[in-house]
Amino acid sequence: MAFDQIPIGKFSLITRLSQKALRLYDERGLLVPEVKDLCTGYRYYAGTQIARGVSIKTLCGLGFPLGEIDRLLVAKDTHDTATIRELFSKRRREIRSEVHRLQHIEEILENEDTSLDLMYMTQNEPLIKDVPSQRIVGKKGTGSYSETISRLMSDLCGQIFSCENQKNGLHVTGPFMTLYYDCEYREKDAMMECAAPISGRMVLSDPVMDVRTLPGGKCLTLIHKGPYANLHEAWSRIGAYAEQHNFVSTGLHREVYLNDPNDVSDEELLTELQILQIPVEAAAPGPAGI
Amino acid sequence: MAFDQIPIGKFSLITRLSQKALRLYDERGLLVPEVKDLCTGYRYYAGTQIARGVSIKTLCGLGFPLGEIDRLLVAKDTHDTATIRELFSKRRREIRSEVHRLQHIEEILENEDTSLDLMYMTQNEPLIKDVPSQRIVGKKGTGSYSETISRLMSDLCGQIFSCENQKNGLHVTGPFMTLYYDCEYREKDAMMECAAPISGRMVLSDPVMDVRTLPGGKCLTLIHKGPYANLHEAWSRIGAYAEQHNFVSTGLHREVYLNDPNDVSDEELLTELQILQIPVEAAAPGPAGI
DNA sequence: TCTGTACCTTCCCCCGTGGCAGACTGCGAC
DNA sequence: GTCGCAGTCTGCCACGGGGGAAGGTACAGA
Repeated sequence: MAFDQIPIGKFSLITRLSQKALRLYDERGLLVPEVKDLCTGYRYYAGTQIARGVSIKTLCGLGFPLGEIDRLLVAKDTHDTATIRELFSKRRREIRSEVHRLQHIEEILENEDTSLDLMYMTQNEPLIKDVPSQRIVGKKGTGSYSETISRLMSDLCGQIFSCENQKNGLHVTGPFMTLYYDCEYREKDAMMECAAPISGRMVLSDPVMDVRTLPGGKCLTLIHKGPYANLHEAWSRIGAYAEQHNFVSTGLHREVYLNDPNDVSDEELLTELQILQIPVEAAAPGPAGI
Repeated sequence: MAFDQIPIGKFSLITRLSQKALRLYDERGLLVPEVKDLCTGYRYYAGTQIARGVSIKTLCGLGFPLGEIDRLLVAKDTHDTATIRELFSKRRREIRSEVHRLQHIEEILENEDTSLDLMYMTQNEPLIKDVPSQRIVGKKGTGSYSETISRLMSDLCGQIFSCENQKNGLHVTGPFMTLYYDCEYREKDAMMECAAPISGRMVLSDPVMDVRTLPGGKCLTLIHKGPYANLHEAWSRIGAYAEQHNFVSTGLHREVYLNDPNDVSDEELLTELQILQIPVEAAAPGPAGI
């Protein structure tokens, strides 16, 4: 009795909701003042609206978005406990995943802020992304890794940068890469292909080389920073990640050399590792990365 | 060599930064493409910018805001490890406090989603806020709590709603409240005052009653939902909180009755508890509440 | 030359808060 | 009655870190 027609300032103090928020809730229909003076525009709340205001404040504090608060209050009024339970457990799941995410970050920071590695050694999280198909020129070969790659790359460059091809306006449109065709590691006799994405017409004098369109697709990727000699560490990291996340691989692996050993020091080399996923929709849910 | 002039789409795929983000970073000066075609507006990045892009992506993933990422990259280039350390530990502190906040929320949700109390029993966090000064009419009395309050409230209402005062346009402008003057709990002979904020001129026929302006100030507040009989639980909660947070109390306590026992059931009663803080600036830092 | 596509800018949206400006209203006090 | 202040109104911009759409231009492969 008696105590009604509460103006916004008093109502704000009682419910601890800011005036700004109250005006927003009015606009959104979440908490509409009982009376709105048409002449002055003043909002007047009823004493019975305090409880709703306090509930909104509480649920806000728990991190529910406005839309869900509305649903929760409706569910409360209709005693629809199923919806309430559902939204609560949804919120709990969100919070748990957020906590995990933050704790993961903290772990990284914890390890790194003593050695400051992070700033100098790019520590990248494996991530699933789409790789586009691209037109490439490639040359296959067999042998031990480093020797074969050196040989193939050299042949490839010779062909691409030949006078004839340069005259024809051939362009390299992306970083060089190596494609691996073996599922497991082989000390020797591994089969690989060095390739470069190109645009323009290419003249080939090497019968082992060919120009074709490399199909794209979803793949698990990781960027490694540092000498090529350390790439095996990155491969084992991405492999472990793939296993943990039930990533279904096609067995096709690629190394994409993002910068050039002639330009930067070994420590600054960037290499992207890619493991192609079997192109089936129902395979693995994509992890969000950090 | 050769692989430069990377358009935004390719650069986006390499660095895993969205095109949207890259355009934003260009605008903010965080990562400006080496070449921007003045005619077409096309952005072309250099191969050497990939490392910076990847660093930005990594730091973004760690939750640094763009401004700090800029500072971090500058610090990295100038080998200013002090700044890097500082920003890293700052970020760690932020993460820890955020994790605590979320875990606190999770605790609440965990307790409540089994009983669903939360939706029906307003569970409010103690909070420091400013209470404005207000003009009140009050009547003091001594005795045991509930009896004295009933008596004083009845007298107060009688006086306020007397014919004469109603004719004069006296209005109650806020909820009724009880002010406590004892520092500790007293079974009997406690001294208290029931009061109501009013506007307008008031005629008093009761010599013990008086109209005055009640000073405001910072105070620790908690909203209790439920029967008045359970108020002691809320008082002990707010008391424990005050102790934990080194809250310096003046010894003045108030109960503000936000709704009316005649309007709602006992279970729906809302009462705000207030403990006034000693008006010294350097007392306690205000807790943020949830 | 034609046809996708990649790329450009501009605008509005999210969510809740804060600030500012300019105009009006309510109320206590004289 | 009337002065002055505090309260309230509307409206606009800004924050962060983008997402999405619209409508238009440029580039690549055939």
